[in-house]
Amino acid sequence: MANSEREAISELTTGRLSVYLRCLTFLETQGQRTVSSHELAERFHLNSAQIRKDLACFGEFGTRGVGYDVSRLKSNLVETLGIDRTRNIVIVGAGNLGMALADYSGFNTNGFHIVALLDADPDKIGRSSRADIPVLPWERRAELVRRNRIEIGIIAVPAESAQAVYDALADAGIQAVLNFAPIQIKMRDHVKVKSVDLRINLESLSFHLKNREDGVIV
Amino acid sequence: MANSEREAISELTTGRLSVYLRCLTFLETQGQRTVSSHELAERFHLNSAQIRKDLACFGEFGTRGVGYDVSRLKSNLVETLGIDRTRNIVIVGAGNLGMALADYSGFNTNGFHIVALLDADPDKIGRSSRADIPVLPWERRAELVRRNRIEIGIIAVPAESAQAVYDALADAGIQAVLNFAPIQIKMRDHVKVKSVDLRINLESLSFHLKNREDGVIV
DNA sequence: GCATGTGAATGGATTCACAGCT
DNA sequence: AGCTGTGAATCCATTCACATGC
Repeated sequence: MANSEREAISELTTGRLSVYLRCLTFLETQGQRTVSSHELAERFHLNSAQIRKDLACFGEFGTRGVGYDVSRLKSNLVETLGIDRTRNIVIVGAGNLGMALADYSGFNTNGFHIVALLDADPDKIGRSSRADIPVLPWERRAELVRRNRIEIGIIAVPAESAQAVYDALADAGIQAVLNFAPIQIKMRDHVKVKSVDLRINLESLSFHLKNREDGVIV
Repeated sequence: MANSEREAISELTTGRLSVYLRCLTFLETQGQRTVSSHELAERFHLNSAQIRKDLACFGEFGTRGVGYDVSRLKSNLVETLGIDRTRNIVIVGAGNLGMALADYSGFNTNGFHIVALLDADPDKIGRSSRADIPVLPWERRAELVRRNRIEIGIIAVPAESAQAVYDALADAGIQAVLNFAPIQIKMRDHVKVKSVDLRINLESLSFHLKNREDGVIV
């Protein structure tokens, strides 16, 4: 079937591609050359049919009777996910969360590069994160995005300002946004948002604890 | 139908309960007394049938012909989610992410309280976050959990140590874990884990950008 | 009349199971 | 023999549409 023409790939599928990529990277560091969907499934608690089906959306990467070549599949996934070149990022909001994200290792390696933080608070301008990512004035966003070919914006401001920040980033030419504010962003046609709501995860754990207390089966 | 006996509530449903709670809290601050599933759906981009179905799992909270009483529904949700009393939390790993999470407002209000951070690095012990949450030695985990009735652990250590930290927390009597390390934790029967993988979200945006470049429809 | 609560219908995603290749 | 790639079967979630009750 392979790819091209059609879009029909769910977010669930692409999320799993990222997981597979992690697994392969690990196997590669272990020096493993080849892996079957079955072995992947066992080692990383996945489902082998699902692995095969997910991969099959993008091409025929395996060899029947053998399995997948670890390095080759890995680079196919890197390409499929579009991280075979570096994408530049700006973080809006130089509070605790923004600063921590700026130095978060997963955000500054293998295809992503955080160029700067932006903040409207004059007291924060001119500082920088521990890893030396500078805090620049919010007003300079358009210039920054243009000059540094920034494609992704991360919103780490309070909920009240999040929508306005999104709109301003979109106007500045940002193409995709990762939102940490606990609010449903009203999306424009060409600027994709993905939201991460950290508190929801805690509440879900709390729900689980509560049910255990009440003697519900699981 | 209501609740009791059976468990059958999906995580998707409980996640939405959290969302509804946010919406209701907002409406309450706006002074609104009553709301219909239809209005909720319109204002917050949800689906009204789904709202009704989700709520119906836990009781009959509405009044036909009228809708839901905002405050009453809100406190029903608070109770359903088990955040009508405070649950204590410890964060393991006093690096950038751990420190930021310790001060993250969503984690220290309305049902959650972060007691301390734990770290194995002697240089970090004795410090505290900006909001004054102390960093204690990893060895004191069991005592800390017992003395402070800590129910939830947050893992903010590198991937290599995450599984060991999970196991140690479980041994110390922790009941639920929120994991930020990019690894699939092997779960024990009685200690629930929820994992948040921040990088996956970026990769998903990258995938989207890549497809746009390649001219795929969306 | 109006909005809830819910069975029935639809739509997706996951899993099964096997044909086909190496 | 072994493992991929995939149609068919199953499972789960969402949406529809209406009977029920205020």
